[in-house]
Order: sequence, then C-alpha cells, then structure tokens
Amino acid sequence: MHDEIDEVFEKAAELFAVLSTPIRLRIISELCQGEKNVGQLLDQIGVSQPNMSQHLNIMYRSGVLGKRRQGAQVFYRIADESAVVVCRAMCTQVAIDSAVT
Amino acid sequence: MHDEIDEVFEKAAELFAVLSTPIRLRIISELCQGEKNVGQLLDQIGVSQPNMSQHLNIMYRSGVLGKRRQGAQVFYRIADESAVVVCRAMCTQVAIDSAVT
DNA sequence: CCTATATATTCACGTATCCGAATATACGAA
DNA sequence: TTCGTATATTCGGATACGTGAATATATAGG
Repeated sequence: MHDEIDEVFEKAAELFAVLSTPIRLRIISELCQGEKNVGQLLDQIGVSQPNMSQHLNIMYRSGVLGKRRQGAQVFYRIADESAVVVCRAMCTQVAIDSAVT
Repeated sequence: MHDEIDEVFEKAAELFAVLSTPIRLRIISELCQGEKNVGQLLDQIGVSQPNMSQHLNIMYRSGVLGKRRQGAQVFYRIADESAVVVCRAMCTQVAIDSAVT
C-alpha cells in the first residue's frame, strides 16, 4: 500500500522535475498553440539548437510531448494534456500572486 | 510583455522544482491531514532529522509551507493551497496512468 | 545553571542537471 | 552520390541538489 503511494510520489516528482525549467515551460506554452517543428520553436525561444533538442527529448521521453517526422523536419506536440493542466494551474497561481504583491 | 511571461515561467519552474522530490510530496501529503510538528513527520517519513529539517526549510522559504513555534516544537502546515491542488492533479494523473497500464 | 529534548545549520561528498561546442545523423534536392 | 538543411547525440565543465555526519541553537524542566 505505502509502496504504491510512494511509487506515485516518485513518478509525480519526476514529472515535476520535467516541468522545473522555464525553457521547457515556454516550449509547452508554444505547443499549446498547436504542433510545431524544431525550427519554429527555435524562432520563438532563445536557445541553441542542440539545447532545444535536448529539452525536447527530455519531454518526449517523459511522455509530455509526442513527435512526428515529416521529411527532414520533426514536429512536436503536446501528448499529455494533464501536464498542460498542471502547468496552467501553477502559472495562473504564480501570476495571481505576482499581481497581488 | 514577454519579460513578464518569462518571469511567470521562471517562478513556476522554481515551484515545480520544490515539488520535484518524492520526500517533499510525502511531507505535503502528511500535512494535508493538518498541522504537524517535525517529530510527527519524522515518525511517518523515513528520513534523517537534519534532512527533514532541510526539506521543510526549502518548502517554507518557497512559501509552500508555513510554520509556528510552540515551545520546543515547531509545527508546519500547508501555506499555499494551490500547491496542494497542483500536487493532487499530478498524483491523480500518475495514478490513473499506472492503473491503465 | 544544567540537562534533556526538539529543531536547525554547516560541511563535505557524490551525483545529477544544464549548457556550449563539436560532431553526427537523417532527409530532400539536384 | 553529393550537398545543404534539419535535427540529434556526445563530451566537457560548471553549477546546483540531495544526503549523511557532526555540530549548533532553542526551549522546557528540574
């Protein structure tokens, strides 16, 4: 029983870690507008191409993003909508706190 | 404009980082049942006393927890309910995914 | 004041993370 | 096949994180 709970906490913690850098939150935010390829994301987010690739890979492996190859390009999309819900909740809360302060 | 958004992402990412270890999620879970002092938390969670103190301090400084001294003991409580909402959402999602798998 | 208990802080170490630079792979066009 | 573009991987260093051990502080009771 406690093992299962701990396992849930373990996985949840890993997912929180995936969301714990502003760059990845920005990527999620961009992809909320719909599928985009790596080049398009690079245009929007100030980050080197290899670094972008690494962030995308981390989110892909964690199941937050999905991807699809089309010719030479790779399009990424939100694969786990619940992650978006969690991000929205957190960002909304932070924004409210900032506004109040 | 974009600076403010980035600032929100920055702060949200920091909060996600606070939630990115299973021990801290367990602490939050315990404190959802109500205020507890450090000794009580130590009884429930297998972690050394100094380590517990550090995790509590991290969550306190980030605003997730509040604390109150009563004699020799210090009682911690949830201070940011929205963090709990976010945790619940994440843990629920993870539990559902596990169940489906 | 002295002691015991409760909690916090410091230090040192191992490990993970992030990033830049360089390189590698995949695909389309010619 | 060769070239150019798109994306991925690897490697290195710097920095941050989680933890245990030792120590420090705070409070209550005698």
